[in-house]
Amino acid sequence: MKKTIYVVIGPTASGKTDYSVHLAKKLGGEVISCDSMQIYKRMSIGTAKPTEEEMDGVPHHLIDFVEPTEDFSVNTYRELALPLLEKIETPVICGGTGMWISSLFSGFSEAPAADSALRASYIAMADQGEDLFSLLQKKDPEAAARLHPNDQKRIIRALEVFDLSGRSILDFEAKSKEAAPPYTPHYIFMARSRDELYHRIDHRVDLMMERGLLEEAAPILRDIPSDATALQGIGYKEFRPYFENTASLESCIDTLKQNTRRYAKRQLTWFRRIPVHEIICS
RNA sequence: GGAGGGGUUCCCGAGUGGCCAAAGGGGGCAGACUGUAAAUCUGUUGUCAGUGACUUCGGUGGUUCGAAUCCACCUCCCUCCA
Repeated sequence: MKKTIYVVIGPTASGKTDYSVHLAKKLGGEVISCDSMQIYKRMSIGTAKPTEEEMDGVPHHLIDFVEPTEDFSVNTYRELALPLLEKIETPVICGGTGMWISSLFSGFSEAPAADSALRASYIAMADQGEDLFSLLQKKDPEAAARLHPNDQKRIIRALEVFDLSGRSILDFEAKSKEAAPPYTPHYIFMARSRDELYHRIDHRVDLMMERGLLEEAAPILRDIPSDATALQGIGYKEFRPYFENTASLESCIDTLKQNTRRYAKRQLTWFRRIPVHEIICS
């Protein structure tokens, strides 16, 4: 009998945090965050990490525990989250990162981990005009067939897996499907009209500014290398032009709002294919 | 008041007689997604009917077989001289 786990999903600013806490309290459970940016320390306001007050006494896991300079990936997350799902009697997953959520329930590839040196050498090749896509077509035609020639990141990953293991990335995927963890997700989707969602996003960004997002962002931008994964997060890099005096604060805030909206849209695309069990409209 | 430059599709911005419903970018919308995923990639974007038709390039007239592109007038914006 597989354990059923509540998973609160929805785009950014849809109200997942509040609802997860509410649900965890009701069930006497604990919240496990599934968010690729709230894991980082010192990035709290910009990632809308739940505050002490918002947590309201409910234990939260996998939040605020990674240095922004550190490498972190889906698989690291999975290795930490799976034991928690086992240990905690009633976990409530609060999830915004689609891929990370799926890694918990559908099995995940045992393919070799990323190799930054190898990647760097491929990127260098590409910069010199080498056609990585046709290279992949030679090495692993089936994997290439599934990718768009412009999809450099995935092309490099496929090449990487092939070089490191001598096998196709598709092999690993097929295997992973047979090895799904023993949990059944119960998906709860936070529904909002597009208009409402976009208003909430704008409003939340304004609130972040009031709470000191700029002061939080300054040291992050100063101390963290711009190619760190943490800096992919929305809410920091948008202020770089302001600090470099090439754009007004006003326009940076607009970009931040816009990037957040676009992110929410991509999340919605991801969640659309998840079979939702419950829909919360408020 | 005088001299120039300019008003192009949601925005920016190419286009100077036919190959223009109009490059490119942005944004919007939609899709993808198996170790960087808040990232990355793809498609689409005047209207209607699905190989065609219709409306569009500040406005109004005109030239021409044919105009976003040429001419006249009008209107608005910018720069410079006063």
